[in-house]
Amino acid sequence: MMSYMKRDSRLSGVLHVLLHMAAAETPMTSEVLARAMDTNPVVIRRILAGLREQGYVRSGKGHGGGWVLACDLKKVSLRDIWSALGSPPLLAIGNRTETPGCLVEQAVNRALGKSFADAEARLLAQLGKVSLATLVADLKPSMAAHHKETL
Amino acid sequence: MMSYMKRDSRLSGVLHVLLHMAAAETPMTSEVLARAMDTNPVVIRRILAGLREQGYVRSGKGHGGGWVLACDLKKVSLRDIWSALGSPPLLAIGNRTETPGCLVEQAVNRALGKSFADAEARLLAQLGKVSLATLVADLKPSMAAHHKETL
DNA sequence: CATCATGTAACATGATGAGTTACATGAAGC
DNA sequence: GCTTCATGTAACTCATCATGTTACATGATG
Repeated sequence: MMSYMKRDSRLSGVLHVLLHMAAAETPMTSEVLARAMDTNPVVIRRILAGLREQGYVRSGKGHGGGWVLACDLKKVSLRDIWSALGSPPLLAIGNRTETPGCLVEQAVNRALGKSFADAEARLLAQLGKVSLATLVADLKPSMAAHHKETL
Repeated sequence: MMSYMKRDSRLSGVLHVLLHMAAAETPMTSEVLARAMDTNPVVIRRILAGLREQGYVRSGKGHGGGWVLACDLKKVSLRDIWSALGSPPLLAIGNRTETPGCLVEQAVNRALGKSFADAEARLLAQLGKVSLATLVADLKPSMAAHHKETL
């Protein structure tokens, strides 16, 4: 029948960018990052601007400028990044109205609300358990394997 | 900073409509239902058309026509309804690409994917446990209380 | 001082959900 | 049979919103 609201992939995208930065030794320009993410440099800057405000990354202008990580990967969780993105909604579905006058709707909200809150809390807990360092560690083996393949 | 993707409230809306139908003894027209949901009759028909195909409701034309429930409330779960709506995505966030060539992105996907799948499964399980009958039962007390208040 | 890179505002674009109109189909009542 | 009522559905408009793009300012490096 219908529709299918598109999923927000900013978290995924930002992580991608951050891992690339973690792997690089010199600052990466928005242009390079944009190519990796198949998007526009301005988009990259927009997203990273938020992270910079919270100290996760730093940016430099001019020659040799670009973006570098500015945090301890072991201490930053995926939840922190999600939070830095402005805590965008995790669930795609929700209640029609938050404070309905209709008793029927109130009953619906009670029933759904509980499940929603539960799922959200659980997902957050999971994200809180994974650090950027974990991701990097998870990445290395596959990089090595790939190297081997392409020898 | 930004954005906030709107949440899909179709499930919530449909349940609202279904409960109204459960409370009514005669068929309800799309017009009446639309007023209750503060929307347009055509929108109601569009949504309910999907449910009809799967036997959850029936519709009748002409005088005395309208919409009636056609299922055993005890046997239909919120998950069933979600399913009948075409199983719209439950999560608002997702991976940027499903089958990335980039190794970095693959690592990100692995990490996020697990958490996402987990949260989704859990939410579905919860929805599977709640039947429409449960909702109706949950509704009655508050209806009674409201009656009392307004005597 | 030329070049490079970010910072940011402003605008363009495209996708999508919801609302609306219009008309066809068919059932009930008279 | 004819009128009325209700759904069925296509087609269109409309508003919203994320993303892409352009343009220019700021500032660092060589």
